Amino acid sequence: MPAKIVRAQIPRVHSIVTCQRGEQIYAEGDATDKCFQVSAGAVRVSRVFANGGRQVVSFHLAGEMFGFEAGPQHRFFAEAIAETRMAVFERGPVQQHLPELLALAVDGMERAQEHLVVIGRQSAIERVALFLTDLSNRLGGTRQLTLAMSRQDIADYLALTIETVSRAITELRERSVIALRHARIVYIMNPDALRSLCGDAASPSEPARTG
Amino acid sequence: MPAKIVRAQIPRVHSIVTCQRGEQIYAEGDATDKCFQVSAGAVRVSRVFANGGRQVVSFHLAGEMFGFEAGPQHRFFAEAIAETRMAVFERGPVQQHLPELLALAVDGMERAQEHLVVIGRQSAIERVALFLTDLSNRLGGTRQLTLAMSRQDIADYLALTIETVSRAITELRERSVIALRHARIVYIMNPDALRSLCGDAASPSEPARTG
DNA sequence: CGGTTGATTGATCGAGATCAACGTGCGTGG
DNA sequence: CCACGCACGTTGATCTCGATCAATCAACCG
Repeated sequence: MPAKIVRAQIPRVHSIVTCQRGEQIYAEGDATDKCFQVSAGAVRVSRVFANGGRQVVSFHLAGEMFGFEAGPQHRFFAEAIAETRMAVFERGPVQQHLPELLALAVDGMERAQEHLVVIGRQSAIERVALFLTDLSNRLGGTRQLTLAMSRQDIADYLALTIETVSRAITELRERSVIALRHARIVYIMNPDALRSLCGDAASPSEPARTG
Repeated sequence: MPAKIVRAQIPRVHSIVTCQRGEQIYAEGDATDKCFQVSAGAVRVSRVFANGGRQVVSFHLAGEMFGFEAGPQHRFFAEAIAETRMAVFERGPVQQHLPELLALAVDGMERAQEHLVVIGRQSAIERVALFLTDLSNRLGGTRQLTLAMSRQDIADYLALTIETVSRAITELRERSVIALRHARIVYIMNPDALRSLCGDAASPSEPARTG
């Protein structure tokens, strides 16, 4: 699971926008003329299928950038999953900052590759354990996680169903690895146990950040 | 499934090397001081697990580059899956070519994301159909494919077992979508049928290349 | 309060994994 | 040139994890 997150410092912010929970930021096919940096809230990047299924490719939390793509059109949907404030960068000026963009793209590649390995080879409980571990790392190593996303979002990210995610969380709770104050507020009681449940693919903890 | 492949033109080749089938090019943990461009043969990039399992992240065919990563150490293994000739680039001089590197990284990100969606949401036969379609596109749209990789490699790439891959291929053969001259030589009899079996996620055909 | 949305729990089903033979080339040495 | 051996691939039988179908429960809000 990815742990490092690029937080590039790119000047010349075009504007700051606020999105409501559920609001679309861009759609598949939209022009890739901007990219974004979350300042508060959380964003979901996903593909939606004809049959209503969805694969979430990434979540983006405060400080993280998204929306940068190679082609002229977006290949995914981006939506706010909570009330979200973002800085918007015009693509043109941003092109001047090649080193930052490169770091961003490489980071995106690595995160997608790690995600791929998890989806391809880990069991349901390993995916959920890894998800919580990753989220904890991204939130600065905190043991109390406030999940911005619903169970459905988590399921779509981990390529599971909502029921399977729920059962995995229940099992973690029964094993006293985590505790729930609320369905969306997770307390990691035993970080070592959680990490050992991640199977291989476990990123040791890595609080390092770029940017 | 990814279709576009960056074939960057980066001068200053350090050297040309030849690897035998099965030979390791780099290992997880090795320094990321070089990157490579295949001139003939094929390369497999994968992660190996403690339990012997493997997830193939990508295959690289003639013209394609690989081995570029952000951190100081490789996160995957790269091996030749056939006798392979490659150009080797030193990382230092390559850093001068930011636009090419950016294209490379973005392409890698997009390929990994598409792969992720396939692994996460497609059925076994859809994955295999997509794999063959993608390979055909990468080989220039030819209908006769010579597979450089074994069934095990394909299975590890698609996050399936060798048996499931074999059954999917048999089904495609029974439906007269493909024909096999040899286990490694596939003839696509009905490209439209093959594409329609790819489910969503089907890249229309896209013979476009960068570089 | 009841209504609504999101999460959990339970019962059953099924695609693909696993376990186990069986084929088929293909290279090597007699 | 053929027999043997081995690696790779296919096919079959069974099992299992997670999907699906179906209630039930918990928060939140009018």
